[in-house]
Amino acid sequence: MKLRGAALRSWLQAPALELAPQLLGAVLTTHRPDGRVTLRITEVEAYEGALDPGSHAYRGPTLRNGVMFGEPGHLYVYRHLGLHHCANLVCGPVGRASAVLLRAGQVIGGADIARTRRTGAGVCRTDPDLARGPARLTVALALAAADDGVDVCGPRGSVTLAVSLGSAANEVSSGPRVGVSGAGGDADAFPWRFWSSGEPTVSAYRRAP
DNA sequence: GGTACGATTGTCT
DNA sequence: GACAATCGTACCT
Repeated sequence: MKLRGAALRSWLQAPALELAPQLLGAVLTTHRPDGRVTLRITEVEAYEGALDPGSHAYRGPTLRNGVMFGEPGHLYVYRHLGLHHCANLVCGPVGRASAVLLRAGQVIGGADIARTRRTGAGVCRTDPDLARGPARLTVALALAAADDGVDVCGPRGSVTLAVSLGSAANEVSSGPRVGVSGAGGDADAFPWRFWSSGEPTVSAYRRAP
């Protein structure tokens, strides 16, 4: 059973923690002037809004995180350290600010285009590395600040998501989230990172400083 | 109006 | 394994 459009948005009303493992294997496509890139999601993290000390939404709505408090099915894209971008899929009911961070994926379409987008950046240009890590994923898909709030459930949007229920991932592993510090510094208390077991595209674990 | 800091990555030792 | 890059946001005065 494949979910897209309105059916997908309805499905995304569930909390992030529940949806995160089911999003493994989902297919995300971006349409850009330089071409179309498609990837299969292999690693995610759940963030539970106001209930979650590690979430950007923990302290309530602000100018930056406003999208997370809105309708599910939109992307929350933010800039990190002035250098990189990270992308989240907003889920849960409106106002809950529940979201799933897209940490890694396997490029299954337009790999040559994704590779081109990485020219000049780093030494890792083998295919599994194209979208290994949240910032690399946004580079491969050409997601940037302008995509903050974009709707992935639209019929003809520039970014589209398709979830195949049941055929997601063969085996799902879970563990503490990467780099989450602050009040939620105890990462082990929130083992809300999920990845497809055995995937070479999953990012390396780094504990928060 | 000023300052501290971050859901990361690439490079250097 | 350690650290610099780099800028918008959040929080304080």
